[in-house]
Amino acid sequence: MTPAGGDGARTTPVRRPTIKDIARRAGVSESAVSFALNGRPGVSQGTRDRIRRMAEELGWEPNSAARALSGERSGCVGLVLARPARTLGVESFFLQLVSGVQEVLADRKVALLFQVVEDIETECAVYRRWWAEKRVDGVLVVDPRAHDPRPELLASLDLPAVVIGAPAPGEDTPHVSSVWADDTAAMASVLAHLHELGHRRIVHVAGMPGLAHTERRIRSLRTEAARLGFDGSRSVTTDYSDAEGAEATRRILDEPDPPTAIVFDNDVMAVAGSAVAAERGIPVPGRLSIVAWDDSALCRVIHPRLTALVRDTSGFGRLAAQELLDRLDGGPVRSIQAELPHLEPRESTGPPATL
Amino acid sequence: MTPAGGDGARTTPVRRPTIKDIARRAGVSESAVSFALNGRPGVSQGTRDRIRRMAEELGWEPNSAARALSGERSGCVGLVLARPARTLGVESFFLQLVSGVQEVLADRKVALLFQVVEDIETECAVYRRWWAEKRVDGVLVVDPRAHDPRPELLASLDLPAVVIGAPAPGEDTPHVSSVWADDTAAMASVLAHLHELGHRRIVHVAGMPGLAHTERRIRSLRTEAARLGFDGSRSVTTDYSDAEGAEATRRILDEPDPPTAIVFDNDVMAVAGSAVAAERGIPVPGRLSIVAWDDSALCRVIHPRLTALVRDTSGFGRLAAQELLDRLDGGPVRSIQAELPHLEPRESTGPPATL
DNA sequence: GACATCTACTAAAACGCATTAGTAGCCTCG
DNA sequence: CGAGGCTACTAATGCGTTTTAGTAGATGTC
Repeated sequence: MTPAGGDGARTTPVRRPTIKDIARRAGVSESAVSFALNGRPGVSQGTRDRIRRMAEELGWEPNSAARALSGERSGCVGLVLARPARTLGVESFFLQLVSGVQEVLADRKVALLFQVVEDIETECAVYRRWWAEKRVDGVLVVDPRAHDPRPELLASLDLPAVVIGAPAPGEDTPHVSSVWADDTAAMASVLAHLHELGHRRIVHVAGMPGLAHTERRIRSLRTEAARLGFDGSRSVTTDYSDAEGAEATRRILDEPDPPTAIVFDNDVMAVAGSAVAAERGIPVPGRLSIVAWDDSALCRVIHPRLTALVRDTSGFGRLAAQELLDRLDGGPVRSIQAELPHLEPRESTGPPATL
Repeated sequence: MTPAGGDGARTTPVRRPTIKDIARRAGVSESAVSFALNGRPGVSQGTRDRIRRMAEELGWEPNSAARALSGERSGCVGLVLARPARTLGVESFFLQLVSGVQEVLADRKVALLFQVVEDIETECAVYRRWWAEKRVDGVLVVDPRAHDPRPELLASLDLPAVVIGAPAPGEDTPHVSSVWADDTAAMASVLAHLHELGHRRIVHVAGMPGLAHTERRIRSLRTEAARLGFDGSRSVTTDYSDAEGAEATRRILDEPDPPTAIVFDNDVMAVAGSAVAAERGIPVPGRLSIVAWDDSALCRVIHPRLTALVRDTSGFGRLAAQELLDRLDGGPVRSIQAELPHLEPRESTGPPATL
């Protein structure tokens, strides 16, 4: 089964079969093989089958370098994650996303080039290098920002891209597709849930300022809160880390007239926040209700279990990957809306204490 | 600064500068350029400098496909993560590891091909495909198992590999390097800590059976517990998920003579376990001490904060990446020991309740 | 001053594939 | 029966790089 029988390390290195080998064995020219294997016209069904069989038999796979050099495609797409090391790996979001992405890519034998860097400038440098080296055919962009240099850069490099989590593209970014979820509606459903329980004073512990969805959620909170008649609702921004989540929670609870509910922009901060409540002896949800934006094992594992906004993250990844492949096949730039996240009420939300 | 001025999407697509362009501009042959740019002899210092300057000026980067086709190297290494979707993204381990890996790779302009798959068979298939497509120069292997087919496969494919978290290579795997931490000593330090506090009955909630480090930890527990005079210590295996961690904890606490301390093999299960304790009203550490193997934000964020075995995961990644690069440069197969993890006592461990 | 030895280069081939431009052989049609 | 048009192929070229072989010209040697 293995190409090298037995001990392959010391014996002659295994040679990969090439199109030439197939051609020789099938008694045809190399071009015929190429045609046959790529479904191009120019070979009869009979020889096509024969060639296919030979290729199968030899375990042939196209040499990615040769194909990339000859054709236009490298068969790779890229994903770079710009996060300071400190805030890395605390969220389950990325691996889920990536796993969805891969499901789609693997089917088409497209590989994923992955890189984590410290900041967005380095991220841009990576794009430039990938472009110059002709390493990738397109990229997936995460953590879109309010004023984001990346779409423009990628457009100028002519590198197809799909922004994940971006709003519908404005007239400034007509070159990149996007896949996004309706944060406004999601925020509305969160607030409706809290309003229904009787809450009127809430605070939103948001993620990084500058990120597009942070700003959208903050805006949504404001308008929606106004509509429902909440008073004094507001957002504070953090870096998504447990540390800042806890710190924000402490400050909020120290205020003279603390809120009866807090909405956290990710699971990690929500957990950190509920730990702060526990350490102060504030009962959840008796005196404080907590909502996590984004579910994860975390939210279901701590006590009390956290009410969370659940979204199908790997589905999100699948959608984005599919759209990128479509773009690579010459499809139009699109803006795709993912399924609306739904609120899953658990034990951390309840009616506020009556004063 | 950007290769295409202004709106690059509709104008002529940007052409990447090639060696030929540099050659023309510098008035030399293409080979001279290649020599100059790769530090090979055969060009005078003067022209070498001139060529380098031109390349810089044009923003030239070697076309990865051409280089891969011509030379032997693709400039990529691979990492595949075989995890059932269910247990994905709950640990912070991987992103940390990958971030360390990249630090080293990026310096050498080596890209990382990343893939997540469902099981180890698919993982092997990925290796075969990567090999056949000549996509990667080497791979990093994670989650080594007791009877692992991968080292042999990779050796037979002549694909340099570094196993991360493996024991010192036995005589059966003389072809792959490995980077590992001393689990035995780590387990000893955990048990010493608990013993000192007065614990005599402990249970170890381990990870997946079949994983090399799971088996090693289980063995270490047994021998070390025997040495220290623990009675009835044992290990149970899980799939690393929060669900199984919680379930195992429940079963353990339901026993007639429950342990006074539990050691969990990852952070997620430890958190799940402490939630179970909380839901049953069992005080931690008053009635039950908890230790997490592997630290993360999680452990510091919940209440009480969990005593954890801290290791420098990204350092681990750096070590592994460096070793892989050394292998690619023709270095010998080595077995590298990483820094010993250290126990960080926090609030979740204390003296057991006196009966 | 003929010959070997450097140095600094150039020409050409190779890597594995896709693709374009042929080219036989056969069929059709007027 | 010869022009035109198919079908099923082959030959040749190019992609951008590395590498091997080769070649002028300068320098040294006896």
